[in-house]
Amino acid sequence: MTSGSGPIVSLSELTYKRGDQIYGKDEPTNYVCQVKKGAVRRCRLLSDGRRQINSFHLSGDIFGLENGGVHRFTAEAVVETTVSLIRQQSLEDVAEFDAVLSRNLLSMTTSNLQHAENHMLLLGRKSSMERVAAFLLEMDERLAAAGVLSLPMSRRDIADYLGVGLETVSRAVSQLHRAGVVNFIGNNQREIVILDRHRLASFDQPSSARS
Amino acid sequence: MTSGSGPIVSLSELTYKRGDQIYGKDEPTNYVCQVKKGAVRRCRLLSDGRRQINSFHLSGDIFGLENGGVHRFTAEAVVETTVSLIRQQSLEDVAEFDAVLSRNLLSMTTSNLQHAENHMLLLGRKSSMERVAAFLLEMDERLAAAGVLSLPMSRRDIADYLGVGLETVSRAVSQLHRAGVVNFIGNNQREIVILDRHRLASFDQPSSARS
DNA sequence: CGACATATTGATATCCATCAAACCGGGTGG
DNA sequence: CCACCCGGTTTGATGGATATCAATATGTCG
Repeated sequence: MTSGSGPIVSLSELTYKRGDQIYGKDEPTNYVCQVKKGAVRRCRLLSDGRRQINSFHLSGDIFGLENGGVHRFTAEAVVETTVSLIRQQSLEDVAEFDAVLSRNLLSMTTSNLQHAENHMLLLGRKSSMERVAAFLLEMDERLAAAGVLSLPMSRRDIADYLGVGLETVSRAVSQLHRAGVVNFIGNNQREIVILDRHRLASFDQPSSARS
Repeated sequence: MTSGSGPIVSLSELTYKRGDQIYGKDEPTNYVCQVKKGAVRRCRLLSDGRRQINSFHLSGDIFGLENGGVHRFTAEAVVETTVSLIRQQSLEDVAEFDAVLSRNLLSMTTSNLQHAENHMLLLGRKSSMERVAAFLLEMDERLAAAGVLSLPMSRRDIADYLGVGLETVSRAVSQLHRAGVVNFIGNNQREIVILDRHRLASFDQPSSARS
């Protein structure tokens, strides 16, 4: 996060264990967070246990910027995670006079909106296989390191992000594995190698010829 | 839309017939639009005909503000609709020096984001009945005039907004009608009276006691 | 009045959720 | 070191919510 006069210093760093809540729904939005290490999920829970994960935030991502004074989602650490905090008030103070920061805040919110709107198409209209393929491609883009996709989140997290059951995610990944599109490192189901990115993309596509 | 120095004048007004495209996906974002009369849908189409409507925009709403130079969705008139246009460039020029306008742009984008994130929960996790009940309540809030809910959009539009089939929408509304929760004005299925708002809300709720 | 779009209602098919069981790796403690 | 457990994952079997197909109303417009 930068302003017209250089980067803004962060207030402090905190580390959370996997599963820990970073902030809760309806808590006041005093801080904006940046992920230093690990991964964060922003989610909402229905009283009967249904859960929707709106977004994952990985190393470098900023999250927790919301207007209206209270968080509309819960944020939790997916794995051991450290985040740095920035006072929201101080951001707003600076933005008042700093057009560069102001534009940065807007473009950050806009890109969150873009992501959300893409996800709405996925949730509203895509088949379970298309959802899983799209997910793997998204994560590949965001955290591909040396060709290995090292997913921090569980099948259940993925399922709640994609709006399907966790068994459905498992079956889709297995099917991609059997089709020779992805592979696992050792027997760790969270370490995935994408063997054929192009063919994977074809699974997130209306069923014309699917090789 | 207001800035620090009063309202911003619009460039011009245009009227579209029902079904007309206002702008297309991937067109350059030269203009931001405000609905004067009628209703607009912003949607995306998959090659096999599946469609997702991300948002409806009613009288007074502003839409079409997107970063990145191109529209990521198609905007179409749901019914006969007139919109007024504002040059996006002129907005950005003013925002550079006008903190009030700048904050307005941000809060507009934020409220779009809020809507999108609420909709993600609906699309990812809610039953068809919950979706329809939520839809009626949303529209009731946004265009309730004298207790009558006068929907401008077809069942198909509603279905593509809620991520279900149009017959499913029809069945849910019928069920609410039979349950005495809503009623129709004459025989027009788009003129709806909500007889019991509280009971309707209970249909958008995990199945505890549903009266 | 007939032609067409839109909506409802019914019958059937299908995808996916759910229930259930087996599997697997990792940690713990005897 | 091995037995055991435990959370996460896979795989299989079944049911159910909703998509899809089809037929019938109902409304609209020329």
